[in-house]
Amino acid sequence: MFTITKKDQKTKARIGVLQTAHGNVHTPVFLPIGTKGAIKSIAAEELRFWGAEMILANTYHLWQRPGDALIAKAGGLHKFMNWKGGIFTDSGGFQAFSLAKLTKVSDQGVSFMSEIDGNTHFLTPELSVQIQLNLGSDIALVLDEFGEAEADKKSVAIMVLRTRAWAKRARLMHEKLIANSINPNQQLWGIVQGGVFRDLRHQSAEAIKEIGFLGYCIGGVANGGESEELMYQAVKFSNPHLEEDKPKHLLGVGLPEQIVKAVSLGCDSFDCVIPTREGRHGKFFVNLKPQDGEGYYTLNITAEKYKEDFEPIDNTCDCYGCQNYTKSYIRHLFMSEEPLGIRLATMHNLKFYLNLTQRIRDSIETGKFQEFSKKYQLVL
RNA sequence: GGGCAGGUGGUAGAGCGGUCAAUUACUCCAGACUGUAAAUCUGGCGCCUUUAUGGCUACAUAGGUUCGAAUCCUAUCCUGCCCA
Repeated sequence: MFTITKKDQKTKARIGVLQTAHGNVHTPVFLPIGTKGAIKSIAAEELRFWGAEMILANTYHLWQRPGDALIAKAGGLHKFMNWKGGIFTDSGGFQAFSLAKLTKVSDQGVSFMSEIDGNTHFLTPELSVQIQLNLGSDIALVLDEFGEAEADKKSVAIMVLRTRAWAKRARLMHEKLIANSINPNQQLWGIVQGGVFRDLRHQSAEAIKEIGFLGYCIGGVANGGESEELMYQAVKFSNPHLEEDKPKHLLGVGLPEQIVKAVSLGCDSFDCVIPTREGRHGKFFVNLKPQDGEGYYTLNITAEKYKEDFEPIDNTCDCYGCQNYTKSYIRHLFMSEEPLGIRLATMHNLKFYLNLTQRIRDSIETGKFQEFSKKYQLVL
């Protein structure tokens, strides 16, 4: 199900193939986010065309609307949205945190007070599994819980215990229902929590490993506020306690240089809203020219200095926007709120991320990853 | 020619004696965004400076009243409507 095809000699980086019922996924890989069953502003076929192999969708949102029963009726999320690649579904655990004002967590599960209709909905580890089976995703996650980056140790410890208990319950439910589901090849992955605390990460990783999953996520590292170093620490505290040959996904990460660094620490897959959300907000990621070093910079297309800049965002980029339009024109699209601007930015940034993971894979293949990772940086 | 209503910062449009460098919206400028309640949010937007319960210049123009005027008075210019 996951085959490591090459390990880097100097770091924990590796390249591998994750086999799913919807094609092979080459790792390290970046998963564009399609929370509600759509990558905002672009079609599934377009994304596939640009080379994405797996996307992430959200259990909570799809459960709320249009409902997992309807998606099951449609033949599963792949068919529903016409996405031919892999689908990774978040369990709804992130919403327990990000919608904290609207949620109440107990050992039994999470109750959500919907801001749309005011109703209260109760999500349990078992229900999350059922929903994800109805969605027919290729990789499903156990419901987990985490809190603020600054959360005190005591409360993090409680969340670690709860996440473990929920993982166990999710695992049992998944075993029970998988055979008769839309996607009998769906994998259920566990999640390591534990905040920034070495012993709690250790404890959580051991507990999740003991329950046994085909892959693991490192969670609770990208909720804003924490320092980058603490994020890497969380990975370093977790990964050594998990089987080396199983895939590891770093949830919610991140910036390009963070992904490069996390790969060197043994992470295989990533998902993040940054390329799509920031694209919608007018920020473009641009690779440095080879003569300027290894790395990238960002530009805000609405900046006045691009008003009369008739060059592409990046004339070495093979994305649709860079092939066809100038900064001046794209700035105009943003200034006049033409949806095309958002589409071009989303495509460009996703292509940037896909190209980045391609470069990471290539450099591991050719034994040059460490050199690459040491140089790779954001240039301001 | 006569009557009436108006002229406020990039725009629209509040304010109608002090708390006004002037509500608000838009435009514009800058920034943020990490398992997407996010095509969103925040800040700035007269000039200067030692960035401050600081200085200066400003609400059509010119005078005047007043301790004090975007706000009141007079004249002038301009705009719209109505009557000749």
